[in-house]
Amino acid sequence: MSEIQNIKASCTVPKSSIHPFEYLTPDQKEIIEKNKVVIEYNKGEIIAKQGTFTTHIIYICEGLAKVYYEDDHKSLILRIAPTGSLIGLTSLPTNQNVFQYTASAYVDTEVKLIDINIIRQLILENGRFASAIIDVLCEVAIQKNGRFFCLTHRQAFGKLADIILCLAGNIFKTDKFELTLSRKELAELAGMSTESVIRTLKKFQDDGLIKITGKTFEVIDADGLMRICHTG
Amino acid sequence: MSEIQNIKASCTVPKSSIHPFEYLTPDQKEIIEKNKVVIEYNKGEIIAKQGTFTTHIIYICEGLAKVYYEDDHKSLILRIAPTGSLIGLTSLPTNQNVFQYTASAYVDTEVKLIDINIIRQLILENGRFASAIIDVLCEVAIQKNGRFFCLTHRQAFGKLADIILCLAGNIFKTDKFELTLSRKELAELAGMSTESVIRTLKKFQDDGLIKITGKTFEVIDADGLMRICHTG
DNA sequence: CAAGGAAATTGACACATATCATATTTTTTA
DNA sequence: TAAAAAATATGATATGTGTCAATTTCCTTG
Repeated sequence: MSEIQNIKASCTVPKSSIHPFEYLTPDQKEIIEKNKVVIEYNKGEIIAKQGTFTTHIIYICEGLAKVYYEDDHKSLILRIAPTGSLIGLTSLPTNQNVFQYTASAYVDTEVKLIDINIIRQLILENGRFASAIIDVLCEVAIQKNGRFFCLTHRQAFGKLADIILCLAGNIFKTDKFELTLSRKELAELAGMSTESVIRTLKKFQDDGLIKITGKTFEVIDADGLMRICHTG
Repeated sequence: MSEIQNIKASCTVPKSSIHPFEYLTPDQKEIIEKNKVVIEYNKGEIIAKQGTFTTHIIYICEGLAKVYYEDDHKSLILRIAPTGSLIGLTSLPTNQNVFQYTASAYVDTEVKLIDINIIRQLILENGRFASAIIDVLCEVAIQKNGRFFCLTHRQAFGKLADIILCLAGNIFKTDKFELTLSRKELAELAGMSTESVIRTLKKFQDDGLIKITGKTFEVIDADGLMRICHTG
C-alpha cells in the first residue's frame, strides 16, 4: 500500500518546494517588502483577469487559487495554485504584458502583490533569484504537461481517479479530507460534465475505491485508483 | 481578408523571436562555442528521449523537431520546435535532471548541443541572459496553454482548422505550402484519428476552405477556417 | 515495368460521454 | 419553519469520433 503523499499523479498542482525570495539579499528583500501590498480575497473572487495588464506578480501567502484559461465562453483549468505559488510569471517578457489566464480564489485567500518591474530588475541583478524563477517556471511547465496528457488521453475513469489522487496526495496530503468543491467544480477540474463526475464517483464507491460521506472524501484503495489512472 | 502570417491560431509553434545567446558577452559566447557539439539528425530520428539524463541543452540550428510527451504507450505532441528553438530547458532545475519529453526530427535537422551546466552557470552570471531564458520559457508556456485549450475544448473541425492555420501562418508562413507530414502524423498533431483527419480534410475541401493537390496544401479561406476554430 | 507494400480513403459500426429532462436531496433565506 | 433555490442524482437519448475492415491509390524497389 503506497503512502498517499508519495503517489505520482500527473495532476493539477505542482510540488512547489521552491521559494525564490529566499535567494534575495536583505536589501533586496526590503525593496520587496516596502513595495508589496497584501490583499484578501473571498472564495470565488477573481484575483487576476485574463487580458488585463500585469502590473504585479501575485504571491499566494495563504489559500488556494484556480488558474484557468478562457476563450469562446469556455474555460480550462490550467493548474491549482496552492500557498507559496506565484501567479503572473508568464507576463515577465515585456512584450507579453497582460495576464495569459484568469486566477480566482478557490477558498478565502491572502495574496501579496509585487510590482512586476521590481521582479524584472531583481532577475537582472541576482542570478540565484533568476535561477529560482526559472525553476518555478519549469516546475509549472512539467506539471502542465502531465495534466495536458491526462485530459487529452484518458477517459472519464482515468481523469477523475487522477484528480482524486491529486487532491488527496498533493493538496490535502491525507487520504481522508473534506472537499469544499461542488460536483460542478470537480467536473470543471477533470474536464468532464457534472453528470459524468457523479456517475463515475458512484462507480468508484461501488467498487470500494473511495468512500464519500457528505463532503468528506476518503481514499480506500489508492493503488486501485492509480491503476485506473493508467488504464482507464 | 487577413494576411496568413497575422492569423492568431492557438497552435503548436511558439513565435520565437527571442535569442538568448545574443545577450552573452564575447567571452561567454566563446565558452559556448568551445564546448558545443553540432549533430545532424535525419527525419524521424530521436534527438532526446524522455527519461534520459539531460546533460545538454539542444539548440535547433536548422530544421524542425517534434516535442512530445510519452506515457502508457500513448503520446501527446506538446509543440513543434522550429529553427532557433531550445529543447531541454525544463531540465534546468537540478532536481529535474531528465528530459521531460521526447524530441524527434520532423525533417532533417541540425542541432547544437550545449552543456547544461554551462547554461546554468551563465544564468547565474548574466542577468540579461537569464531574463531571455525566462522569456523563452514563458513563450513556450503561453503557446502550450493555447494548444492545451484547443485539444481539450474543440472538436475535430476546430482542431484541424487550427493546425492548418498554424502550419500556414507560423511554420511555412505562406498560404500555399508542401506538407511532408503523412495523414497519420497530421492526426497525431491534431490529437485525433487518421480517419477523422481524412474525413475532415475532405469536408474542408468540399466547403472551399482549402485545396489539396498531392502534397500541396493551399488555404483558400483563412477567415472561414478561423471562424471554425472558434465555433467548431 | 511489374510486384509488393505502405499510405490514403471509404463505409459500417461501437462506444464513451455530453446533453436534456426530471426527480430528489440539501442548503439558503425570508 | 416553510418556501425557494441550489446541488445532487438518475434515466433516456443524441452525437461525435474512434475502431475495424475493405478498397484504392501511390510509391518503392527488385
